[in-house]
Amino acid sequence: MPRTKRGTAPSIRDVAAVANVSVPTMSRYLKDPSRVSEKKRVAIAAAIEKLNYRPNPIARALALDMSESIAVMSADTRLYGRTQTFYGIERKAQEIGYPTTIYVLDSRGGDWMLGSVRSCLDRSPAGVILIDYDRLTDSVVSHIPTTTPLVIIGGPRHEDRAQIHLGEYDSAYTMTKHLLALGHATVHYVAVPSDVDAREDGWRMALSDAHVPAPAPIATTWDAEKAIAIGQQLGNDDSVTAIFAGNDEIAMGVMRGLAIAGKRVPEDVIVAGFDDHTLSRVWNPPLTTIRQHFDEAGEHAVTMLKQQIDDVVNNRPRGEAWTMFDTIAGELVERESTGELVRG
Amino acid sequence: MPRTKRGTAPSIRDVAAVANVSVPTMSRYLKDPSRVSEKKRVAIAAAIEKLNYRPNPIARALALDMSESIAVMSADTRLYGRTQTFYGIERKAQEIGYPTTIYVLDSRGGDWMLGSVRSCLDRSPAGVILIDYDRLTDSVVSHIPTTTPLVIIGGPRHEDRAQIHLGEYDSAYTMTKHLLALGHATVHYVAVPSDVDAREDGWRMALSDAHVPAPAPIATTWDAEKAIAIGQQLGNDDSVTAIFAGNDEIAMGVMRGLAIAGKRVPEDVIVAGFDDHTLSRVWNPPLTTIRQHFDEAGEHAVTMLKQQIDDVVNNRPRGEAWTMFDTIAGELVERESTGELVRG
DNA sequence: CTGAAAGCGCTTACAG
DNA sequence: CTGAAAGCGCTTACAG
Repeated sequence: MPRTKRGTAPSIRDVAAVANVSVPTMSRYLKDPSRVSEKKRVAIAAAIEKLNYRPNPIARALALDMSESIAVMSADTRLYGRTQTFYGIERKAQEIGYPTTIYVLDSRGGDWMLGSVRSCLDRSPAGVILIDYDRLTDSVVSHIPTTTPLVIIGGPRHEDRAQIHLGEYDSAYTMTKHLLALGHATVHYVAVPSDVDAREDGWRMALSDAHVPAPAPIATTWDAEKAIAIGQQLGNDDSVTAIFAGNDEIAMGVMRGLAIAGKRVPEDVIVAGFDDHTLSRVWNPPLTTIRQHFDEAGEHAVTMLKQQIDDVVNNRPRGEAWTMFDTIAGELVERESTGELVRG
Repeated sequence: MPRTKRGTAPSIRDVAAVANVSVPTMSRYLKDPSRVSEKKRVAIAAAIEKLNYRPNPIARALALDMSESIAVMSADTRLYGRTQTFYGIERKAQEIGYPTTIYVLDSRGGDWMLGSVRSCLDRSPAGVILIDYDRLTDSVVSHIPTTTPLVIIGGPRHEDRAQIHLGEYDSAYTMTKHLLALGHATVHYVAVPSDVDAREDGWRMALSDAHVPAPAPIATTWDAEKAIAIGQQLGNDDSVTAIFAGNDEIAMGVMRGLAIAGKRVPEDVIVAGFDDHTLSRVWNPPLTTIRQHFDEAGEHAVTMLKQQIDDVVNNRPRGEAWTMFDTIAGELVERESTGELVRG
């Protein structure tokens, strides 16, 4: 005799028995009630209500080879942009009934990362969202079959995939132009760690367009504390009057360093950041920055993904939702850290 | 004829065929190789290698009524403590091979929350970790069967469950004592939004023990910007010389408000926070606070949960791992925001 | 519209 | 130690 385990939850068979229909009819009803006669429809509805039946997602996933959940791949989830993006994804995903599973792609090496990707794919998620603020894409995207719904947020363009673009190049260009227009000879850039930094590129192009020589960008890490030393160093150089940091946390570190060096912001040096971190408007002085709509990007990614998922569910071929390229642009937010320059 | 779909991935049957063993033998090998004869063991290993076989977690989950994943329930994941805790969980969970699925318990009402909990339970996670920094516990814990592995982080004690305690009461007590010892007549408290706030209780007890009357605590929200107005207000009251904020972000808002009101920190007013936010050491001036080991708490929760999961897997009854109560205490970190008071 | 049958890829008693 | 059988709870052609 087989197991008699049976959890306490009613199965589709139990409901079918109560409603006096076959299991396949139950299944059809679950997928689309209109595929069942009115009479059975009410009987089934009553039985479901009576037994408080909820379909077993795991059994469904096995039969369909597709689980009703969204996988999110991202590096370190503690960084501001990722946290916000993940929040947007989460909220929207939950709204459409998909739980969100996270796979952290960390730097323990490519093999380890590939292991995460495989572990993810083995679980047949309905779709995958890749947060690529670190340019991890190339080592990951190729391992995701083109038949799996996928939306990439950020990163270099993949022509055959759906992707969301944050317009960082344009924003950085705009910011740099803005800082120059405030009357500064040049703008120094403190770079976030990334192989390909669109922010840096935008800064460079703006300087170039203004015929201003670009000072060497200063490299730092994601750790804001590291930026304090950079701020001090820049503060000791009186020729430095405008600093553009790759993100707000770095800008904050730089401002702290400037304070230690005895420089006032914005009187002696102006500082701008990028992202519009929650604390930027609370900083002393409040930080001029580029507002990035991370949560919106996350929500939009889910919407795009859902269209692809629907294609799969309805056996349609890859439609245009699979290669869309949408931009969710940032915008300049001016605050006191770039208040008018007061010269000696 | 049935479907001929069959994904490209090899199934246990394919491997069994290649290795010339039965499917059940394969299954036994997968669970514990020692249950299979040496000869078959090598044949199976070779076949697995050859076909690059990886067991289907969904099929396994259906058969076992338990999926190899950990569910995390939390309110707004963007708040600092939760992000950090989630990171610790994630990292440790991935280390032991369990992906992490998040279920956000938001404030869209109890019914909605209950829906999330049910949706979670329907997917039979191996275990659940509940981050209860908001005192959501009571409305959720009772819906999680005592047979489901569960670890609660924070929140009021549930005697029959495993739980991790952050020692906030003690930390707040210590901090308040410390601030008083710096020579202040009293300490004002700006409260985080929570029905039951151990931090507030610790502050109150410290004042009481020092025979100092407690000023009315000032309520605020999670939004640091709101705290700016509070800071201004406190700054306009010259009798206020020491402020203890319920978390660092609020402390930062308060400091900004004090600056607007023309008060210097720490010369005129000292300020302390709670959590040791990443940016606290970068703030100008750096913030005295209580360092909370959120990531460690998250990792520890996974370790505790794993023990319970092992009990379930091995058909053991609820052991002591199911009702453990461990503390991961915070510690005072002194920085410049509470530097010695200079009286005019 | 509807039911009997077969299948998704695993696991677990049951007999050897 | 090992294989044949039955089952986990769904879905999908296939015939009515």
